[in-house]
Amino acid sequence: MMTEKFLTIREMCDVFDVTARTLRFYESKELLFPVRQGQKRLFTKRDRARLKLILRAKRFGFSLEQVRQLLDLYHIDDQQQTQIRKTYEVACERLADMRRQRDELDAAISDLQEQMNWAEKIMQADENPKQAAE
Amino acid sequence: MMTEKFLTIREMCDVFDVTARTLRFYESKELLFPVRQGQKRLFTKRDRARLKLILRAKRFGFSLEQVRQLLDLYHIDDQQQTQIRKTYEVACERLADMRRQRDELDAAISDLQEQMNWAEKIMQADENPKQAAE
DNA sequence: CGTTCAACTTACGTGAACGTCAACTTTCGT
DNA sequence: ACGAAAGTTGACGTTCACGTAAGTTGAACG
Repeated sequence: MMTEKFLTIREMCDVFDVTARTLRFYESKELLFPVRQGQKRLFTKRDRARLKLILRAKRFGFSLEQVRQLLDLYHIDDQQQTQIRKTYEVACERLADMRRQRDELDAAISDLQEQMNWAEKIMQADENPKQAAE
Repeated sequence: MMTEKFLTIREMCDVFDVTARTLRFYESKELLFPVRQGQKRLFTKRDRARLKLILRAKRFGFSLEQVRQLLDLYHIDDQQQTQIRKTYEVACERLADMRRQRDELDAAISDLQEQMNWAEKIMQADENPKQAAE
């Protein structure tokens, strides 16, 4: 039926678990571009995709400004070809950043896992104490 | 010779590329515990390990408070056994968080890579234009 | 012995990312 | 038609993670 091409601000809040303030804030920072019906905002499929990426990127520690640059990579088709190459280079850096970050994250996960294996052993020993006190 | 067991604040700044303010701030938040020689701070090997983890975790979007909890996992041996189990559970959650985050990051990397492959094609077509203008 | 220099404390300032409150309009159900 | 509900625009407040400036102290050097 192709219904609900647009979402109201409240629906967006519910779907993505953010506040209306946040959505308006993101619009003011040019991260989202809801269309207007009168003065009310209506969020398009594109906005939903962008918001998903915003929230994801935020969890990786990106600032909103960095996110904005990232988002620009996803609507290249809207832009003039002239900018593609520059954008492409920015993308390369970001991609490298993310790879580095993933590698570090992998390392951190391994570290923590190891630490927890060790903790498990300690706890086992705690359950079967050689010298049962009290 | 076992020299330089300790680092001064300036040396720490140079090694980790942070400001002295940051180090003092981290101490005030109980993330670091430099020993004192008079009123001067001396950072131990343990502090260096902790700072490394702090900076790493920050890049994953953890708040300093979350980092502090994470750090607690790494000096279990200092603590009373009583706290181990609770700490262990916190660690499990953190670990799960980090795994989820890594998976998302993997997905994001794939997305961006795909987008860039597409961009490459566009740029190729731009270099070999069917209709050479100008 | 004076001063220079690094490190210290105290305290106020700042940018990012929203929260919150007030004061409207618009819309919708009865 | 009208009152509640939902949405809007300012504008100021708040938290986090430091920056920055002002004044102090202690070691070191010529």
